[in-house]
Amino acid sequence: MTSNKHQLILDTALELFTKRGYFNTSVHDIQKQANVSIGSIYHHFKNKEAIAKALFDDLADTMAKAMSDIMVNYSTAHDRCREVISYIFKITEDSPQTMNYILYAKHKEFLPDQKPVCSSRPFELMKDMVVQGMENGEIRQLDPDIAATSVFGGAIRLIHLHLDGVLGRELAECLDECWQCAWRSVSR
Amino acid sequence: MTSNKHQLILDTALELFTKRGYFNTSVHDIQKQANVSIGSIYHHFKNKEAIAKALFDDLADTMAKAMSDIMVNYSTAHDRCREVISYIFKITEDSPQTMNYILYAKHKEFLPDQKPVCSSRPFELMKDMVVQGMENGEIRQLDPDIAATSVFGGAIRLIHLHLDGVLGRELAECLDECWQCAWRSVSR
DNA sequence: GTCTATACCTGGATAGAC
DNA sequence: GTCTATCCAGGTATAGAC
Repeated sequence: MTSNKHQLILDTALELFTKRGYFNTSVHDIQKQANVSIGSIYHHFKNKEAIAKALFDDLADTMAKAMSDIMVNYSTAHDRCREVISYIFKITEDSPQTMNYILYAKHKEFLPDQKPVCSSRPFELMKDMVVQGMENGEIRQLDPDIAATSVFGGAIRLIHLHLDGVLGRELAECLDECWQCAWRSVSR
Repeated sequence: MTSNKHQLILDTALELFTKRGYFNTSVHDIQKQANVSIGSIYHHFKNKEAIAKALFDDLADTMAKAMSDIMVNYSTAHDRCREVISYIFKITEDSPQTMNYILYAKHKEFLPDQKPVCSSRPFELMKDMVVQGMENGEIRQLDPDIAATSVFGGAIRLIHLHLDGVLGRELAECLDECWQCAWRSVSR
């Protein structure tokens, strides 16, 4: 089965990239940890950079999909944004590596042609939710970037603390209080 | 003059580290750009990592000093926190490399023994300001981490956008609106 | 498609003259 | 204290057998 190996390599790469960083992970490390040969890796991926890119695209797609679903399943900015924070907290605890890689990695340094994360699909969608909230009167009239960073900045910062291991509590416990602050900052 | 070279090397390293990243910068690159010999670099610093460490300590000290000054010169949490945001916005525009290196770099990857940035002195002081604000009644009773991330999370996120070049406006223009959101999120 | 062996080179670090 | 020349490890990527 070809796609098994493909996925195995990606999973292993994600683990090592987030644990040690892209530059501290050699292709040999991936090979050893995945019990795959170097030749096999280079058969599936053009080079090391291509692994990182495939990984990024995969995870960004997954997140963008989740954001779209939230758009569809909830109708107010209030409910949508709260659900987004709930969702990213959940991913962070369930699969810290995913969040670490998508949110925390300095992709510019190893994916030169990558647009910055904050202008990638999922983050664009998050901003859209806020802008729509301004249009329908739920949210004050503010600069869109300022409104979006006010709503999500605190939560993202908490995620950073969590990923750095300096947050005493579980993220899930923080959801309510964090959300109340976020919403208070922009709601009418 | 010995300390001139020392500082020249640090300045050059900061420029290259923030522009291309630590791992994409070779000691040869620093040497070339600074018009200094390799031998000279290794005379002043034990190794490449030591350059990065000296840089981090320098910048963290400068920032911690600024935070202390703010603590002394302002007496309310409201004024202190606002001044902190004003200050970090200003640094970011005057010397983006400084902010980039202190706030954005993944130090763990090249300074293994470094405590995470968010638990470094300057960030501890920022949290202290918020906690004191809770004690004297300016700020609601909240979990300290949540309160601190709510106050500063939006601003830090805006700085990220700015450093990534995706923020349309100048940071200085955003200060008032950003601060109003931040304060609204936690004030009584 | 998967493996092993290896070529090739970059880059960190040292030696030793001045 | 500063320089040039050089060493050497480790890492990316390829060749070619199976």
